[in-house]
Amino acid sequence: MAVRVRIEDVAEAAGVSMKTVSRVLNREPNVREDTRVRVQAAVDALNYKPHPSARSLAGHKSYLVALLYDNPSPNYLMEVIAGVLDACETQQYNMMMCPLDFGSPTFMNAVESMIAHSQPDGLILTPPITDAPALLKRLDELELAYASISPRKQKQCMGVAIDETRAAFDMMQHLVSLGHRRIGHIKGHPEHGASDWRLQGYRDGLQKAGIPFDPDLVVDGEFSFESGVRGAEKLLQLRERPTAIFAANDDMAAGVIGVALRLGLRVPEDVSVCGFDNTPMSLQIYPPLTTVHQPSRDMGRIAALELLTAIRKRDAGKMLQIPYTLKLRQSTGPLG
Amino acid sequence: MAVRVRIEDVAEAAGVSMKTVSRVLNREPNVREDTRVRVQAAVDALNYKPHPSARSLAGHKSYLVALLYDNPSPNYLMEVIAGVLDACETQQYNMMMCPLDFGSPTFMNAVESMIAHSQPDGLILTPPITDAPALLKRLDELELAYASISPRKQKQCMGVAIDETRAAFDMMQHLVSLGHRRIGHIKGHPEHGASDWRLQGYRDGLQKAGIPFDPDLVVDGEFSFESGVRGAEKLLQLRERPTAIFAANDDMAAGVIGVALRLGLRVPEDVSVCGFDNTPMSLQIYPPLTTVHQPSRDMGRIAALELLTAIRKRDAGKMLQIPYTLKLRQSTGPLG
DNA sequence: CGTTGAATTGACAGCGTTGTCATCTTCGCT
DNA sequence: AGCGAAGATGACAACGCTGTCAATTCAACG
Repeated sequence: MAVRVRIEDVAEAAGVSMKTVSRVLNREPNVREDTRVRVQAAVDALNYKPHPSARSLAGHKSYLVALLYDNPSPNYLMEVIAGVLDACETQQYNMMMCPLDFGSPTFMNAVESMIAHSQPDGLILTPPITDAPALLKRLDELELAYASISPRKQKQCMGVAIDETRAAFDMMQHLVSLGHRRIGHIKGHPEHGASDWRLQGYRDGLQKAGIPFDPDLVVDGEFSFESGVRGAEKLLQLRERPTAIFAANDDMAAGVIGVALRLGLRVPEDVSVCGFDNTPMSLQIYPPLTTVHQPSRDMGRIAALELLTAIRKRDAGKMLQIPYTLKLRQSTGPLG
Repeated sequence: MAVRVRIEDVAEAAGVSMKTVSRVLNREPNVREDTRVRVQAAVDALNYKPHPSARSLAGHKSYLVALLYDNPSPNYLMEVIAGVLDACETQQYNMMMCPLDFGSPTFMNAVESMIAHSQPDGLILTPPITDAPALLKRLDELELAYASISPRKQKQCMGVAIDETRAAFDMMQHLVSLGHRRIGHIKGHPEHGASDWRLQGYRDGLQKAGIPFDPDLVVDGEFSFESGVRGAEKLLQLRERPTAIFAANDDMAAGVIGVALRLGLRVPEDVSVCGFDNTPMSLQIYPPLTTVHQPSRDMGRIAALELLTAIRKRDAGKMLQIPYTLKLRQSTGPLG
């Protein structure tokens, strides 16, 4: 392994001091344009990379953001991760993964210990960890910046979200436009804000169409395939069967389709089914699932970008809302 | 945020020098037992955590392992990640994620740049990156330790694998035992060793059952759902249709089931379908998929453990083989 | 052309740990 | 007791970078 190129070598090559190279590298102000160019050229020529530990030690920063998660969906997480890594790369930051057990009594201990050990400069929170009051309080105490993805209380923090209520409402409009009036809903995990928002969109959709809300048509779920199966078993065996079922996510919708097929029902001729999230699986089941595309990768990227900017500028950052897309596929249709 | 406890504080509390504390922390030899106990007590009392960057800077180690991947399966990756994180935690190591584009002409540049920037103490390679000759050669040059998960050439490196050929063979035995004689196979991505091993198991199974190999019954695939769809379309439209299809992974098997249903075939009454990997999806489609459980999380953990041990002891490490399990479910059965 | 304040640059001391090497103990043996 | 070797401990200089603050250059103005 070749000897490491140090900032000193770059400084010499560019004919400036180490400190000036440091300034260029960290995009600090008060460097003349021609100096900046000259230094950058030397950096490129020598293919210099600052030593992360040295930077961190001297600069009292870790150049680390921690991604906290307790989310059963690998698809969702890998998308978020890809987005966060994207953003980190551009800013010479690193990401560390922090799998956590949200419900556990040792949750806060695990977080404290992670923070003490790794000293991240900021955190990215994913649902449902976005909504742990004890955590948020502690982070404020520590003055540790964090960005939340789809948190419940969006007024109060920086991060990114989509308008889930409106997306669910749009989905309902779609079902109504196909002629459905008896529409069932399987709720998501009660700890996730998404469950409430999607339910709200469902109710808004009913109201807009002048359909009275029927509590029998709304059943509990928890975002898992199995809970979708259970929900579908309840809904599809009602005396007066719904003609469409809006599951609060794709995994549950897949469960619904499985049950429907098992009961000898055709999808969508006998019952329309739709989900939410646009997971890869939604295209891999038969029939392909009508769903809402949630741009998770972009959300990861944007959350990380917001966070890094906030860290650098030491400001508060804002909550961004980005667009979703309805994916109308073959699992919904008029009654056949 | 409280002031950081430093090694100096611990040294003072224990009445020894910083260096001695350092020795205790790093389990170095030549410390008297009573000193070790006293120092450890001080460490615990002060809840001291060494500063990772300082350690890294002074010790010329990064305490980082890099996980290299270019694998389209989020499930697989998240499992491996969970295992690797498990192992790292016990050894005060960190993991960094390195998404890579295996086919790209800039592949090696990306790796070089990652290594130069992050200076990991070791790498964990996942398929198909396990089989990039240029990479392996370079790592040897750099004397950088790496552990491979399911690499092609298992004699020559440290890591972990399952006996995929035998697992595929077992699956064939299962199909044969159900009475199938016309069994199709959809191959995996040609860059993955798994594709070859699973095909070999398929052929071994045929041979064992005395069934001649029919090239028409083996079609190309690339581990994606869509390629499974294409493969199934070819196989299920042969004049003489196979009664069972063994897809080289679950995603493709899901594609096969989708096509079968679309063609009005019943699974498993008209055609049995099985896959490989035991992804969560294999339980979420209808009917539930017969498959091989690959213990990815354990494989991640074991690979990381081997790697960390090798780094510490500066030795070569070995290739471990761990057991798989057949999951017999409803997508396979006798002809109905 | 000198003066002044702002913009730019540099010298140098840390940051918190470990490696090196010197020193001090301890122990076994004569 | 005296000696040598091995074991235990400590002093101190790195590690490669950034923060601080002083020094220098520059631009604008009277």
